[in-house]
Amino acid sequence: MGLNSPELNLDLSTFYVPKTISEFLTELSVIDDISEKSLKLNDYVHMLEDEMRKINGFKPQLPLCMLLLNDAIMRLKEETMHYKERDFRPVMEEFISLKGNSDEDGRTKMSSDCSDKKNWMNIAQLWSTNINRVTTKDSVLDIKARDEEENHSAIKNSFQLCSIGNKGGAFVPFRGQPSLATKEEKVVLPIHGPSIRAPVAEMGFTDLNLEGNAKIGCAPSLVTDQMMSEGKSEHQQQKKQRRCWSPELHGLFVNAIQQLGGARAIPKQIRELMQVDGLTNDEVKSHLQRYKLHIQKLPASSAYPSNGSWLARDQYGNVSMANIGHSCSPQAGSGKWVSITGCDSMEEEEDEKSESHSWKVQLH
DNA sequence: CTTCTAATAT
DNA sequence: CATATTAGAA
Repeated sequence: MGLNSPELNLDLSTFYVPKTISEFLTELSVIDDISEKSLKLNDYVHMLEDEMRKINGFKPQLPLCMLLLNDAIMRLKEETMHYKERDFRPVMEEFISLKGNSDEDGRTKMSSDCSDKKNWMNIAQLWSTNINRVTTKDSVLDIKARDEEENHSAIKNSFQLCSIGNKGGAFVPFRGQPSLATKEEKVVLPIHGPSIRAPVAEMGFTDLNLEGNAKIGCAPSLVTDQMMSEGKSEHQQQKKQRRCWSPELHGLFVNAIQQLGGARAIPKQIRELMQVDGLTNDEVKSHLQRYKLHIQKLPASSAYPSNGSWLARDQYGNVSMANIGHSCSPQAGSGKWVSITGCDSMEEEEDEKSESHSWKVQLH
């Protein structure tokens, strides 16, 4: 379903100064023209969604922000739907593409039951904004997309919103901690055959499970039986599946690095902080290596004092926030690494051209 | 063929 | 854990 295009539509100089939702609604209520109402609503929602995308990479640090934004968006969309109901549909029908039973029977009871669902779906779009590199070449991938009607309230330090994007977590952690395997982890483990190591299944999209553990990985290439039964014996598949460092994953990584005080962070700590399950120390280590190489390669224009510490060796937590703010300014320097999800320049992730983009957002 | 990146070896 | 080397893909 078409993710609403950012702002190529209705950019007619309606340039909002940020208002609170209440103010906005009040203001909206004095407008007579339905289509104008819708227009403004639409615009506002877009702004919110845009905002959401910006902080998308920082979910772990800003769970409440996500929550608030979500809430606002939901609310406004409901509002929009109300207009839509009691009126011929305005200009924008591309806007909300509710699937299914919206037009027919949902009319009256929409606000209660149905809208919830739709809202959830809208959110789901936002959360998994991208990278569905469905590299399911041979993927068997029997995932059961169990949509959770029960929204568990936050467990641990989690942000339960993240569970929404759940497209089914068929992910076999390399050395999954048993404690993590909740009821949701419905994984088909094709352990036929003698001695093959645990098949590595990874997914092509970000998936955050209920614990708030981000499960971010790569294409699902379930090792099927043909692998061993056919000519090639049990050697050969020794090499591990390549971990794909998606922008989200990298975002988490960078965040962790920052919270740990920069490049000298220890891989183990990074991994723990990222809370990505299935991620191994080695992978983090390797990635860190590349990271270090890159940051020393590009001096980052030394916008900051002394040894080009593109990272304020600051206290925990606030670093990322500060960098978010900064990352949106076109200026170079420290923002380079953080801006992978940050800047307004990035509309939404393209399909596939984003392989290495995050490392050199600018320059070149 | 070169470069880039993740895996693996030291 | 850090660094070096190797393997694979673009």
